[in-house]
Amino acid sequence: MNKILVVDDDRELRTTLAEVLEQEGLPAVSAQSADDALNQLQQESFDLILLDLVMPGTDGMSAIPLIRKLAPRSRIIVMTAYASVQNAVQALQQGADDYIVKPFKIDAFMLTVRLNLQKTRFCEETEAADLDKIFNGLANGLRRQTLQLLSRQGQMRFMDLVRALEIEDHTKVNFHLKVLRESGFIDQTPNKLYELTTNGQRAATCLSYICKSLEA
Amino acid sequence: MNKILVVDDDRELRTTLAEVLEQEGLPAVSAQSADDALNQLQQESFDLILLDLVMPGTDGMSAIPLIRKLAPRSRIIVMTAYASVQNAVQALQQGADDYIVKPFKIDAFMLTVRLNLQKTRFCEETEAADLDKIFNGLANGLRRQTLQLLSRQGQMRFMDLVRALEIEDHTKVNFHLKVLRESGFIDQTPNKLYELTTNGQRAATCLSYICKSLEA
DNA sequence: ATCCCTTGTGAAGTTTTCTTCACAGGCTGA
DNA sequence: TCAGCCTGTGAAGAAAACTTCACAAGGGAT
Repeated sequence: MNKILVVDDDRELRTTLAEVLEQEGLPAVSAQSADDALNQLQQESFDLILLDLVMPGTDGMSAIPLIRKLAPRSRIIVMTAYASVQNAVQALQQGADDYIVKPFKIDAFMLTVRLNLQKTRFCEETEAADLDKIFNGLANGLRRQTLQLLSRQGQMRFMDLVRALEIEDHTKVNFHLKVLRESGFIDQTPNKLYELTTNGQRAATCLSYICKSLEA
Repeated sequence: MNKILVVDDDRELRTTLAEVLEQEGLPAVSAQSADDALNQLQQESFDLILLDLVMPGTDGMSAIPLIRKLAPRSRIIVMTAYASVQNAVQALQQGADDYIVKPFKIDAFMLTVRLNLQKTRFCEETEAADLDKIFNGLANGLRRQTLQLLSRQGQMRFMDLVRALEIEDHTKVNFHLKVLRESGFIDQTPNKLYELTTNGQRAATCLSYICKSLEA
C-alpha cells in the first residue's frame, strides 16, 4: 500500500526524498527521468507520483499525459520552482492532481504527500460505497424536487411536502423519502419534521448551482 | 469578480496579505476574527477565503463549517503552521479546499491563490443540458469511471477502456457505452476512438465538482 | 489461410427501482 | 366517541436498468 514514485533528474534530491519517505514508512522508488518513470509504471503501480517538471529528455509537463495513460488512478504531484504560476496551472490542466513549490522544507513536503495519500484513500472509499447512493439519490426528479424544497424551507412536515410536490399518492412520496434517508440526504427530527443532513445540503447546493447555470 | 476575504488575528499579516492581493489586482477584505468573518459573509460573498487556523475566540477549525454554511461555493484556504499534518487533514475534512503552510513566501502564497481562483472559474463553466440525463448518466459507477477515464485520457480505444476499467466482460462495457452515447455524453471518431462530447465534458466536470464537495 | 484480437449486436434473464394498493395506529377536533 | 387527517408499513406488480450469453464481421500477424 501507499507506494510512491519519485521522478527527478537531481540524484541527490530524489534519493533524499526516497529516504525520507521510507523513514516515514512509505515505500518509495525513484526514477531519474520521465522515460525511466514510464518504464517503472509499466511494471508496477504507484499510489503517488512525485514529478519534477524540469528534466532533460522528456520533460515533466509532457510526461503527465503519458503517465496518466499508464496510471489513471495514481495521484500526480508536480514539483515546480515557484517562479512560474503559469506552469503549475498548466500541469494541473494536463492532469496533475497537486503541486509543491521548490525549494520546500521536508515538513511541507511530507504534509503534501500525506494529504494526497489521504485523498486517494478517501476517493477509493467514496467511489465504492457512497457515490452510487448519492447519484442514485439525485437521479430521480421527485427526489431532486424534495431536496430543493427542503433546502428552501428548512424543515417540513410529511403531508406539506406531499402537497408541495403535487403528488396525489402520499405513499409514493414516502418511498422516495425513504430512499433519500437511506442515502443520508435527509433525516427526521423527533417531532417527525423532515430536514436536510449536511450531505443533503451539499447535494442541494450542487443542484441549485446546476439549475442556475441552466437558466442562464 | 475574484473577491477575497483574509481572516487572521495578526493585524500585520492580514493587512500585508490584503495589500499584496490588491497590488495583483485582486480586491481583498480582511477580518480579524472568525466571528468578524462570519459577519462579513452575511453581507457580501467572496470567491476565496483565506483562513488562519489559530485565532482567539472562535478558532479557524470550528469556523470552517459555519463559513461553509454561509458561503457554500467559496473556496476556503486554511493557513496552517507546518507543524501539524493532522490539523491540515482535519481542516480539509471539515470543508476547506486547500491549505498553505506558514510561514510562506509571497510567491508561493500568490501561486496558491491563483490556482484556487482558477479552480473556481473552472467550476463556473459547468452548464448542464438536462438534469435527468446527467444524473442518470452519473448514477452508475462504471459510467462514472468511464467518464473520468475519458476526461483524463482524451480518446480511448474500446478494449483499452475495458482493460482500464478491469471488467472481464466487454459486452457489459459496451452496454454502458451505449447508454453514455444515447445520453449524448460520448461519441466515436471515424477510427472508432471513444471521446467525450461537450456535454460529456460538462458531466465529467459536474462529477468532479460533486466529488470535491463530498470530500469536504 | 488461419488464428486471434477488436468491436460489436441482439436476445434472454436477473436485479433494482418505482408505482400502486390495502391497511393501520395515533392524534385532533367536534 | 367518532370522523378524519397525518404518518406511516408491507406486499405485489410494472417498468427500467443491468448482466450474461451466443454469435459474428473485420483486420492484422504469421
